[in-house]
Amino acid sequence: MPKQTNDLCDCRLIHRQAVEEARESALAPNETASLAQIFKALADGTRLKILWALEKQEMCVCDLAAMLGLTESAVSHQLRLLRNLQLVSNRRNGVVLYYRLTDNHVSQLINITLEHLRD
Amino acid sequence: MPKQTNDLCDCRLIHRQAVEEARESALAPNETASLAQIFKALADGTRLKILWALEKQEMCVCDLAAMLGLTESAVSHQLRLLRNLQLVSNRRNGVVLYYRLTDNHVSQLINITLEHLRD
DNA sequence: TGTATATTTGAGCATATACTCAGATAATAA
DNA sequence: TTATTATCTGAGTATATGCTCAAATATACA
Repeated sequence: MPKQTNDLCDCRLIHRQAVEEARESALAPNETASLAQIFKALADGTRLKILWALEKQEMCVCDLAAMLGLTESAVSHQLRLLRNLQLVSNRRNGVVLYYRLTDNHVSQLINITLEHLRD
Repeated sequence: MPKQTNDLCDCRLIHRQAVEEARESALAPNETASLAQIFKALADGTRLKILWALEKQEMCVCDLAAMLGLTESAVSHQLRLLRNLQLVSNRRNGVVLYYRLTDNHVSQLINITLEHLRD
């Protein structure tokens, strides 16, 4: 988390108007934080692999662990993070929890980024 | 970066077919890494504020620093990161460098995520 | 040339985070 | 109930990263 100094700064100011306009249309602090949280969730190889797999079909924790070659504990930690941000949801069938993507926003984000990489 | 164990794992395997399908359609390792890099770039409040401001108008380093209340050094470090991923570009006018978004992918990513947050 | 300004860069530090390990829950079956 | 299986959780550790500070570039102008 970046440190915030006070509102008035002692920096050089070349284009005062541009700065004021940027400040007026700036994101609200809580919006910035929420956005960063979502992107942080996508900013990890393991979680990306999980999300990409769940886009195709629902899967349980131990299958994801087998697919990734990681412990179920590691996968469970990551799923909790994704669940807290409502990026994935689950349904229980006996002792088994099946995870799926909550909506298609994640797919959109990944696909747009793949597009960006192919320029 | 997650540690990779060998391909065959000793995990329980409830749905062998699901695991095999997921492995077949998995992202290539370099794709996963590149995707994570881009999302990592968006996973920080300071960089999000910079990108959001540049979506509206091009700005120079010291204006961005003034807007954010950060040192020009801090902003420059972040701009280098964004530049390396081709998320921002710049043009020089004398000693002043004006930064802008390279394309509209970033705007799309932010807007889709804002949509997700408003559910 | 020499000076000034805008930006960049490298090193160092403090915080965040992805994993492992050990143990705790939750649902099922004997 | 007790045992078993699937999943979750908390703590600890090693690595990654965002900032500051000091110093280096790069362009413009006298």
